Amino acid sequence: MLTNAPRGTKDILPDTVGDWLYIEKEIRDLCKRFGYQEIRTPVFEHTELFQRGIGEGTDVVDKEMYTFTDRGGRSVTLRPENTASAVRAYLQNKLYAEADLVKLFYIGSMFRYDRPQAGRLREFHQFGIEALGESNPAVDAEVILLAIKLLEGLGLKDLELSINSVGCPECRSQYRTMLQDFFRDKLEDLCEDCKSRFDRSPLRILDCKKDSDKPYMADAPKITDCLCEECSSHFEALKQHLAKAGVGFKHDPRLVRGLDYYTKTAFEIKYPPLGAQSAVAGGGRYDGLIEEMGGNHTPAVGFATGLERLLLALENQNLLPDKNRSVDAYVVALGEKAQAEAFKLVMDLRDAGLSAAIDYAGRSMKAQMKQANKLNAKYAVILGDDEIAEGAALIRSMADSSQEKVAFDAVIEKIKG
RNA sequence: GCGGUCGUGGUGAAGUGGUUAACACACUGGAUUGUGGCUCCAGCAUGCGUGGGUUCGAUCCCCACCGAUCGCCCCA
Repeated sequence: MLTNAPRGTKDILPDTVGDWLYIEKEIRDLCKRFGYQEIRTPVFEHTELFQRGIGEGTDVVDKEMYTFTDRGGRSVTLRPENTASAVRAYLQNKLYAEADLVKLFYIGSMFRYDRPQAGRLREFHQFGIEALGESNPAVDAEVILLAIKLLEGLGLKDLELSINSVGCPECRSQYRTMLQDFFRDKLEDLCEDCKSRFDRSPLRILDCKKDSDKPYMADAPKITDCLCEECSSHFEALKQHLAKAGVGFKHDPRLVRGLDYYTKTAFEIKYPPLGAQSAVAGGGRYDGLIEEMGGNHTPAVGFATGLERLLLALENQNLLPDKNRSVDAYVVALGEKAQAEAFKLVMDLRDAGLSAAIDYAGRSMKAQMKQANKLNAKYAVILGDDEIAEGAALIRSMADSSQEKVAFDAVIEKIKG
């Protein structure tokens, strides 16, 4: 249908653009304070970037990407997330040469072919940050804190921060086998989804909603019991930093991220009232990604937040700014001569930095006054033949209905004051 | 990708197998001379997501498609 945007896309209309500008401004202010710099990467990349970066076998890569062949025969993909692109840009532009720790943020459209529902669109917007080049768990804490500060700074309450460690490749693969050993003889008892998870992503069996209350689940090995010395102390240090910063969090040993690149720290911030799509922000450490993409071994952490979900949450708690539009002056013209004069006055007002509106439909005075009222005009400037003859205009204060006659060249001053 | 619910004007919505599709808000115009916000009056869907089918006749029944929504999945 010609008059319908593609499924899963949405127009951001004039009456909500203000909300977007508002949160984008909060984001930029916050990032500035934390020392994160904005980066803008292409909306599409070589398909391989995401296959390698996010990982084949993940849902995002296997069934959610917008991939197509361009006219030059290249396979390209609309970015489903921004971390892989940021890392690519970091390597390509040798940003690592500028500092040991490079801190970036981005705001932009991402694309995932998924079944749309509230809080889940095919084109959606994310804000995210990436801190590249440092393994200190304090950076993990900084990243998490920035996420929390953003959400709390916007006034959100009732957020739930969950953290976990998914280990490094060594301890995770050990854990994987332990889990598979544990579930192997219970496989028949698990739901269909979990049977397919067994090979693909056994960690996910743990947070399956259907199987999670099975009696033996409590006995399943926990990743945090299997972490190697380094991963384990990293996780402990993170928890200490968070505690010291006074942030409430919950250790959820079942928290797993769906993108392959995560190592050690994984976290998620939920706003439960959002229902099925309640994860407002999520992220973690990805110490292996940069190497995987051909760079030197470079530890990194980041997170992303879904702006549509954020907006939903803010709306839910009534935290969006009021949109009280108003104009400084509405110029009411009566008759043709007056209209020419009024048009010029409107332009002069605008040149003077004021907002001014006028009727172009030749409507009655009453109708024009109604418009002035509807537009929330501070003043109505009335111009008729009488006024023009006197070289003056009537200026009516819409709030208190007081009215005075002012000479043409004093109109702008009067409205400014 | 799977399952459930839903789809009436700009918005919120009522409604019925059969002549004029309630109501409210919004919008537009008017209520004697050039003045808004209150009140009153009038106008505003040949159309009930789209396309088929059943029927003498369908907005109301059936099917498909599209879309929204909820849950699953996934994730932000």
